[in-house]
Amino acid sequence: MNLFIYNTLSRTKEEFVPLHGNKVGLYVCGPTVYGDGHLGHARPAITFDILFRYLTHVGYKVRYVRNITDVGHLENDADSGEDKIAKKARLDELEPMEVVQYFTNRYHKAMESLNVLPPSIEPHASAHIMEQIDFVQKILDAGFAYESEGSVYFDVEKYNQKHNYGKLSGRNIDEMLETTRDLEGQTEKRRSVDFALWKKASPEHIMRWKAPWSDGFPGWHLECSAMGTKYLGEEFDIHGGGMDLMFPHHECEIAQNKAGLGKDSVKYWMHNNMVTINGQKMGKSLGNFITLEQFFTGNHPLLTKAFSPMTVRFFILQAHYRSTVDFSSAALEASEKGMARLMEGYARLQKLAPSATSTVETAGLRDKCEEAMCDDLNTPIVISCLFDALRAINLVHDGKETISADDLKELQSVFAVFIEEILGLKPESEASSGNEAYKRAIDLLLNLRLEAKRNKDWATSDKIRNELTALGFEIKDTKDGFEWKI
RNA sequence: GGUUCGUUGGCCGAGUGGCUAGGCACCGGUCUGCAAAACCGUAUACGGCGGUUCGAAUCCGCCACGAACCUCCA
Repeated sequence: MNLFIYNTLSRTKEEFVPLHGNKVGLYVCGPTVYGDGHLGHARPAITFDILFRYLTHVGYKVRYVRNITDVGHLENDADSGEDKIAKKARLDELEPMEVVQYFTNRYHKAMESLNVLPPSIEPHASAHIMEQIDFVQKILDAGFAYESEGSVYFDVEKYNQKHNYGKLSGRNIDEMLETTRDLEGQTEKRRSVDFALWKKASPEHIMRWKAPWSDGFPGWHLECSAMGTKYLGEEFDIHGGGMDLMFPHHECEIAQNKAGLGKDSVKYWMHNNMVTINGQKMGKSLGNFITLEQFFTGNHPLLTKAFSPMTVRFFILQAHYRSTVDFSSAALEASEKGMARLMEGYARLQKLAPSATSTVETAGLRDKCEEAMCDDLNTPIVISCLFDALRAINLVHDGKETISADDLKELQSVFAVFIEEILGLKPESEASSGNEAYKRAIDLLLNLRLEAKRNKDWATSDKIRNELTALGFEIKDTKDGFEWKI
C-alpha cells in the first residue's frame, strides 16, 4: 500500500516517495518557548507525531527534527523590535536562557504526557547563530539580499523576477505591493514585502550576537532554513507546521533556501489546521487559549472538568489534521467517553476466549486501517474502523458471537499496532490510587455487600453502595461480583 | 480588498457520483432485587439557487454565511 500525503505546494494528495531510499527527513516548526503550551501547540505535535510513527511503522528510517525557537521572533506591539524572549525575561527579571529552559522543560513534560515521541533532534535557534550568519552571507553573495544600516533584508522583488515568491501560499507579489499598507517610519527596507535576515539590535536588546553587519540577531524565518538544511541536507522530504505559518514563515523559508542554496529544499509541505474555540482560532493574540496544564487540571472557566492527556490526544485524532477542530467541553466529554469505551474493549480483547470458528468478520480490519492511514493520515477513519471492531469484540464477549483463535490473534495484533504504536494511545493508568491495603478494604466492603445481596438484605447492600458512591466511588455490579473505581 | 479553505443529522466529526462512517446525546431493548454501569439495536444529514449526468450531498457555476492568513502566532 502506498502512502499519499497532501502537499500544500500542489494542493493535492501526492504519493510519498522519499528522496533517499528508505531514509526520510522530516522537519517541523516547534514552539517558541516564552509561554506555556496550549491546545493549539498540541495539534502539530500530535499530527506530526502520527506521521513520524506511521513512517516508522511502514519501515522508513526517519530523522525527525523539531526546533525550539528561542531567539528572533519580534513582538508586534509598542515594544516592536524587542525580542519576545528578551521582553518576557526583563519583565520577570530572569536571564533569557532561564526563561527558555523553564518553558522548554514544561513543553517537554506536556509532550510526554500526550505521548508525543521526542524528535530525533531538537535544535535550539540560539545554538545555531553561526549557521544563520553563514546563511545570510550566502543569500547576500547570491545577490538576493541587501544591507541597510546594519540590518540585512531579503530582496523579495528581485527574487521574484527569477523565482516565484508566493508559490506556497498562492500569493501574488504585485497584489501584495498594492495592498500592503505603507511602512510607517520604516526607511531601512526598500519594500514592504522585504523581510529581515539579520536585524541590528537596539541598545536595550538583550539577546545579541556579533555578525559582519552589526551586533544583532537573526531574522524570524532564518532558523528553520539553517537548521533544517544542517541536519537534513539541502534537499529533504517533508516540512510540517501549522497553517498559520504558511505565510510568511514558510514562504520566506522557501525563498531563503532557493536564494542561498539554489534549491527547492523541501519536497512535501504539510500543514495542520487550527484548533478553534467558538469558531475562532485559539491563540495567544486572541487571549482565548487554554493551556495544556489547564486541560489536565480542569482549572479554566470553559472547562467543566479535567481532561486527561489521552483524552486530548484522542479528541485531536478524531478530526482530520487538515480540518479545523472546534473545542468545547461537550466535545471533549464525548471523546472521553468514546475513548474509555474503546480502551475497555481493547482490554477486554486480551481476555477473550477463542472458539473453533468465527461468526464475526474481522479479516479486513488491518487493511482498512492501513488504507486510511495511507490516505493522508486519516485517523478519524482508523478510529471508526476500530469502533466497528469493538462491536464484534463486545458481541463475542457477551457470548452472542464467536471468534477463532487465529482471528483473535490477528485482532489483538491490529489493535495493539493501531491503538498503541500508530495512534499512540496509552491505556489510562489505573485511576484507583492508593496502596494495596486500601484496595483490599474497599474489596472487603463490597464483598460484605455481595453477601447482603445474596441474603436479599437490600437495606445493607444499598447502604454500602450509596455511601461509597457519596464518597466518590463508582460501583459496578457484574454478573457474579463487582468492579469499582474512584 | 487579496490569498487559501470551509458550510454534513441535537452536538462533535469522516467520506463518497449510485452502496450504514464513527463518537456523544436521545429513544427502544438485554441484564439487574432496584439502580448504575455495561452490552445490543433503530432513527435523524449533507448552506441556497442553477448546470452537467441515467443518477449529485459528492463534479461545475453563481450566491449567502463563516474561518485562517495578508502583523508575532501551532
